[in-house]
Amino acid sequence: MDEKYFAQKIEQKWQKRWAESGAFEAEVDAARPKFYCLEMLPYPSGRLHMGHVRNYSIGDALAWYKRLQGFNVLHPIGWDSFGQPAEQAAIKKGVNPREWTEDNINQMREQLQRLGVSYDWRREIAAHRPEYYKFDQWFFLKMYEMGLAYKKMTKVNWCPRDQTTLSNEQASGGVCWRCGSPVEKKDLAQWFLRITAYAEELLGGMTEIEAGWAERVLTMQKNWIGRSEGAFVEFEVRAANGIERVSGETHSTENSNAETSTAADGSDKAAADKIRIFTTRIDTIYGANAILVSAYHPIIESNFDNFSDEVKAKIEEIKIELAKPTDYGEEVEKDGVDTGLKATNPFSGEELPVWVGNYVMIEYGTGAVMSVPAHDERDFEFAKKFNLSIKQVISAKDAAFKEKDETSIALDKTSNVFDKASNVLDETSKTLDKTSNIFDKSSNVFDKTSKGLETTNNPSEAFTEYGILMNSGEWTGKTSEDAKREMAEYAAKNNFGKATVNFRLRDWGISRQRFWGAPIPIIYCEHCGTVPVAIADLPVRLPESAPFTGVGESPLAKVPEFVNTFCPKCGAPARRETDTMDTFVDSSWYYFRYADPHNEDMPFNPEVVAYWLPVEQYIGGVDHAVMHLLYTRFWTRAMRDMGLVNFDEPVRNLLTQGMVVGESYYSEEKASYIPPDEVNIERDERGKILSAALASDDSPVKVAVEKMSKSKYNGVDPDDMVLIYGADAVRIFALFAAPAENELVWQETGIDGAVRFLQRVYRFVYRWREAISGVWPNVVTLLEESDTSTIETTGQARKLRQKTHQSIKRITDNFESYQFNTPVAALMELSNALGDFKIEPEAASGEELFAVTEAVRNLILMLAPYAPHIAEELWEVLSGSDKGILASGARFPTVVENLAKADEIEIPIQVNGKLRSRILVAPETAQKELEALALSDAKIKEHTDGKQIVKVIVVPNRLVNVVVKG
RNA sequence: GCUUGGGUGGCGGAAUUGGUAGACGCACAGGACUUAAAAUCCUGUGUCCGUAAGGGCGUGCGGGUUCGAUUCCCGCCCUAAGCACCA
Repeated sequence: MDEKYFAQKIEQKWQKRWAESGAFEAEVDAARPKFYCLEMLPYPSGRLHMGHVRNYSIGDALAWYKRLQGFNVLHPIGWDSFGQPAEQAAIKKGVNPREWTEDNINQMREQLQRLGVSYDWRREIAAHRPEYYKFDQWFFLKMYEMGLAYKKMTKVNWCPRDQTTLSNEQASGGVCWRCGSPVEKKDLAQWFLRITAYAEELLGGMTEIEAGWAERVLTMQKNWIGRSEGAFVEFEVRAANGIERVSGETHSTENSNAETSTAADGSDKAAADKIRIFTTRIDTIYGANAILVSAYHPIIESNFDNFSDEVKAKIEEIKIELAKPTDYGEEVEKDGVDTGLKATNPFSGEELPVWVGNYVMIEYGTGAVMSVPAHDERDFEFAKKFNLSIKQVISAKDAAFKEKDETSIALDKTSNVFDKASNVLDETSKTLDKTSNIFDKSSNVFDKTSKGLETTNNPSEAFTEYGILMNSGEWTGKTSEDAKREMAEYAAKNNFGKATVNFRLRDWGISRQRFWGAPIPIIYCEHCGTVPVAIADLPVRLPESAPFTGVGESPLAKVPEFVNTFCPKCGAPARRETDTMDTFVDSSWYYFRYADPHNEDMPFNPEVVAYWLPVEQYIGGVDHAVMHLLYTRFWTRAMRDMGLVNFDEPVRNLLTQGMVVGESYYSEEKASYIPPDEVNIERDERGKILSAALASDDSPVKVAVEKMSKSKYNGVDPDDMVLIYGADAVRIFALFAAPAENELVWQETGIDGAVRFLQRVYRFVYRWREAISGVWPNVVTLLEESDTSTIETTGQARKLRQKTHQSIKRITDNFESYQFNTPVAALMELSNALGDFKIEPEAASGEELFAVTEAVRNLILMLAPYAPHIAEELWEVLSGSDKGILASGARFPTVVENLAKADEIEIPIQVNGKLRSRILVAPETAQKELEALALSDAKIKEHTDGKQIVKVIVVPNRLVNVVVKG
């Protein structure tokens, strides 16, 4: 043991030893409880960034903790190695994507190993390797068989000049990111996975995991799935005078979500004689003044030739405007055109004009809506703009509340009364709260209702609440709720509509016209049509290389050896599908593969997965809250339906870590970010920034805290940090500086604190090493095998033991509730307590040496999840064993409750809720005694003198509050 | 606009879920050691008044409930993230 702490030396030593001994390798062991600790797999960009370090530090702390608790811990890592950057590198630099990717993986693996994360490296996987993507294809074929994978026409962003599809990001601003040509929408056949078939289940399954997932993630998923209950209604269409109507096939009235979306997006030649709309407010249908359809609605396409030139031009204009992406927050002005077509309201028999509306989305519902301006804000705006009629059909719920003002005030008072009541009655408070909420809500409704009542022929705004139907034929007088139900039933009975549930969720388009992905295993034969590749023929391998121009269709289409094949059915020459799969496919099931990573016949052995899965703890960024985490929940259900797994929810607990951010400096004058060493910062004596200016010309600079990035000069390279401070210090800082969910501000001075802490621990152990190692075997035996709470200790030895056991309690509690920052504080406190132990090792009495040894041993064990290298090293120094903490079978310490208890506790005494004095008493001092002590306290007497003591509140072991009057 | 978080010292953050607000760390100030610096150690550090003892104020703002509120209730303000004309 060196006198000084050299992080590099210790860390390399233990990384080597762990690897040699297979310390973190786990196998199925039915006799032990298992724990699956999973971190999101990284994209192999080549360099680790701080976000990774944070992610893996959290995961590793948990893995270590659980291992020390005796769990059989699965802690794997792999590479999300398919995707755009490799292909970009190929296009730009002409490198081979495979080599580029493998190089990056090698670099990053080394960086991870330098961090000393406790992975079972035998289980490493990489999505781009045939032995992995073979099973992407395997799953695709299974889903194809089950009807979960299908191909359909869809609109994509298309650059007419480069002849290529563009992602939404690449079509930003409505122009191609490469050549600047205006982007077109093009129909292209794409492969989809039918995630919508599980929409209801994905929503319902949330109750199973809500305890373990952050609420915001579940809410985001809920919104994304976007379930809404309503009805569809069909309107018969006929041509206006002088326009010939073109009829298509009759639209099926059988409703399924997939069906509606198919009809809406134009893949079927949909009916031209009926328009199907979706509404959540069928009760307002008598107020419809028009039918609005999307510019892409099939009825527009099939009748287009018969429209007047003016209408045609307007529709084209709307399409162009729609193609332009809009910024968040930007409100697009309502626009539209009357097509001249007419539709009949099946309820009222009224004839309504059919308009194209720019705010009707082809992607949602049926691509057509009924416009009810009196009761929908958007329709209201539209009607105002084009001077369309506005007819009110819903009125206030209860005419008795017409005199709104008094009523709602009265109700507000009532709700306040209820609030008071709820506070008084703890038990019933919940029920009462609800009641008061209802009152609050109703008072709101009444407020709005008043506006509804004023409404006549020319309302000033839309009334969107529920109410009582008016001007609605036989339905007049019914409540909205009743009318919704009954009108949907009526529509169903008469075959022009039905109650239905609509989802915002779309099927998952997985086709990518790219090279660096898993080829979709499909063959097109002139005679047999679309033919799946036989499972025995998997994998469909990517060719070594392809012409990477970044222009035109998929590079795979330009590789004849890949494209040309033979039909598996009839043997005739055929062509392969040249689309590859979305990389989210790889990440939807990778952590199942970790359980059985080398299986050649199956994605995994279901029995092995039944042992390791589900994942106990998943850790990653919130940015995956919807896409990845929704896809993988879908994938699990699909696997369940394949008979591979027997559960629905793959992840029990999800921790979404915050971003790592750094201070950045922006000069408005230069309109650019400035590197830190070119900025002068003036701080006040406390360190608060007073001003920041450019070093060169003294012009002002804006200081901000933003996500780390190279262009902002506010990033740090974790590898450099590890080199300078050591992996243990970097990891401690990453965990200590902020709660895992929060943003983490990276501050170089902060990491100094972590280093200082480790050095203090190291120095202490160095000073005491001889004394402790002399008694180590005896003390450890004692601690492990007998009840040490009976050992009498006094003075500072007793105090230290108390601190030790309080720390164990706190740290264990914190780990169990997934708090990773507060245990570090507790470890520091324990280390400070050791520092306060003012005695030389040689002079220590038996009980003092015992107390110190106990404290140091437990400190090392509890430090291991944060700083495993130094923990191992110190353990070795003191125990004399070179096997390390884990190999020697060490366990996380357990608290001895009566040692954690203080001999004396401080009880605050308040007068009227203000702290006035404190007394020291034995724990569990009786209530009466506490009261007497408090009242006789000199300081308290000062404050109560000449006043009437109304009552004394005594909370044993907590506080005393004396209430006085006058 | 909707949804969900969050607002505590100069900063990151603690606070057993109604019971001593500011643990721990950073930064800063003073001191010790040193020829000097670094490192280390000690002391102080919410704010205002006061030499001090002590006292006033203080967890975004305004109310409320309570002996007692950072914590519960009502109403605002600010802020972050996600979604966004979803019919």
